[in-house]
Amino acid sequence: MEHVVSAEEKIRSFPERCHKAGLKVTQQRREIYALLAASLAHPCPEEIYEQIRDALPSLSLATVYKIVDQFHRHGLLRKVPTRSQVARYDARTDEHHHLVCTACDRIEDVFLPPLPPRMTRLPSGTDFQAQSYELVFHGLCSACGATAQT
Amino acid sequence: MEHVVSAEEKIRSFPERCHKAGLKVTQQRREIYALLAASLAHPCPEEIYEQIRDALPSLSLATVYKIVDQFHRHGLLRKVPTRSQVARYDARTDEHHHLVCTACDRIEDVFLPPLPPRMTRLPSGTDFQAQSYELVFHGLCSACGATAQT
DNA sequence: TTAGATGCAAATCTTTTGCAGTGCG
DNA sequence: CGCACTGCAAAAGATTTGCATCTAA
Repeated sequence: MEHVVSAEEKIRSFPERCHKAGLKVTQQRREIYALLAASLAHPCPEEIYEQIRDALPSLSLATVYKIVDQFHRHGLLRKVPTRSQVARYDARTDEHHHLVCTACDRIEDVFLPPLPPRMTRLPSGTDFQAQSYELVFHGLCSACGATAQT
Repeated sequence: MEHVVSAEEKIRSFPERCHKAGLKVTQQRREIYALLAASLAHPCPEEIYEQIRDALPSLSLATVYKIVDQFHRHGLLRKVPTRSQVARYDARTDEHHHLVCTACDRIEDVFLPPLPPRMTRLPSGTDFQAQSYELVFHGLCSACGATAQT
């Protein structure tokens, strides 16, 4: 797990991390990574596509899918587990957790003290090699919670 | 959160819980619920459909989608957060967590001691009303772990 | 009796694939 | 220069919708 790193630092070290992963550094990849590193919104491929079209009109949605999938497989992005059909990506790869709004599908990061090992050590007899874990909270974000009041 | 309840008991009390939720008890619903209550596999709608066709050949896949969605909205089923596009359902609604295999998408239940409140109380300043939480572990199930060895 | 449930087919949404042309290293 | 990458269009996969018909309560 990486240490906390600023968005700027992640963008700066991006080419180097691509090289290590055996990936070429293209403008599409730079734009997509920079967008995700600067975002708190955990965008889906469609949203990434929409937001980069201005800067890169030739971009295709299929390319966005291919790139985020590669980034995810090489550990540059996390894919957030959700109950919805659409994929959501996060450039933060340090240990943190997610709040998922059941009303609007907004996703927020949440940072909690490290879980004690007794919480994340699987019971003996569990035949599963865990590589990572995260807490997923479901509930209402501030906007949807406020709406529900009325 | 419900107490631990056997599959048989859940199936027995199913009609009563449907009534409370304002849902009619149909054969389709009984079959789908019974399958899920007896399963450890967290099946997707397509799998539910395939496994019930024998007993109920007239069943349609669209009906499976409608029923599991209703069950989920009325709290009879949990929908497991995953990174994949397909929906996965679980009739266990008591507090437990999930192991998701990154190789074959198998999902297993895991029961851990209750998380200490300091782990699940969101940091002050977090403007989000959490209604539930669960731990999601990603890694390799026993079958895929064994394959990876070779 | 009747509101709600089902089944079917078509529509929609999300993601993947194949391939010809392009560009990074 | 070569192999990986991109864009496009078409295909595939997952889910939803509209509507006529049926059925539990």
